[in-house]
Amino acid sequence: MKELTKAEEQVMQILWELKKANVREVVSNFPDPKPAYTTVATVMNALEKKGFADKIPAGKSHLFAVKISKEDYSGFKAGALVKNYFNGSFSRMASFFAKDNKLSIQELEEMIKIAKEQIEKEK
Amino acid sequence: MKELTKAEEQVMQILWELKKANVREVVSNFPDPKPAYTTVATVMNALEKKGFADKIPAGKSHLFAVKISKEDYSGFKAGALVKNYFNGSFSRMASFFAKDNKLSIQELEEMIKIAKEQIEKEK
DNA sequence: ATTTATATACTAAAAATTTAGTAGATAAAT
DNA sequence: ATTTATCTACTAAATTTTTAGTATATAAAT
Repeated sequence: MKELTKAEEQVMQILWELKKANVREVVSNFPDPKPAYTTVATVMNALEKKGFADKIPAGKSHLFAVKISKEDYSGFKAGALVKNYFNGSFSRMASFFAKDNKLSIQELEEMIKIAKEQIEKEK
Repeated sequence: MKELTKAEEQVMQILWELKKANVREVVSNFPDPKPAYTTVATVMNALEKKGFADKIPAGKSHLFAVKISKEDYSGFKAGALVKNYFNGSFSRMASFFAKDNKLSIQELEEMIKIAKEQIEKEK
């Protein structure tokens, strides 16, 4: 899987929301100041080339449909982060977050539940 | 805190290891093919300008000393990842990792321990 | 003292990324 | 049918990032 540049990532965040969209729709979902239509079009064509979206002719324009899900890319990014910044250990990251009250009690309890369920499943 | 570019990040990973180093030492810690000395020097000067390292005259050269710790930058990066890819919820990321056996039993148990300790601490 | 090695500052070319314009095609409106 | 609006393909300028060369200074070695 390729990396997204910053501009591509911004567009993908919108496309992940919309699932399918043409250039105009993506532009209108940008916060102000919105980039030029052609700017977004260029980025979206790059996304197709990189395999992040399919470009489907639809009427007089094209629809771009998400091809690599946000979940897949999230996993890719999170994996790289853990590898490069937490010695490849997720629990090391967890402990980092736990410190300094970065996590609420609710989140911590949720984490315990998730971990327990997973251990059960793997038995 | 500023973002590191890819080249800057590579150098910082080495500098975080060495804590203090001159250009030559950083170059020699690069995997082959090693970049040119002057390339690394340029990046390291940029790191000083961005506040990631202090540049200290030492003998006939300079020592660059880590100024922003790997831990601080890790937190910055991890925070951004959670915000942009896991709806700002760490437990959502945890659950993501837990799925598909991305975590070992050992890591899961470690996570439970960390969470329990933290809950205790916050009481 | 002259040569050799090492380091830096400065500069700049090369590559990647970002942004958007122009020309031309197609459809919609009058 | 002509004007108007919309969309795309192609191109390219602007910016950022990456890479490294050249000139110069300083120290070490002979």
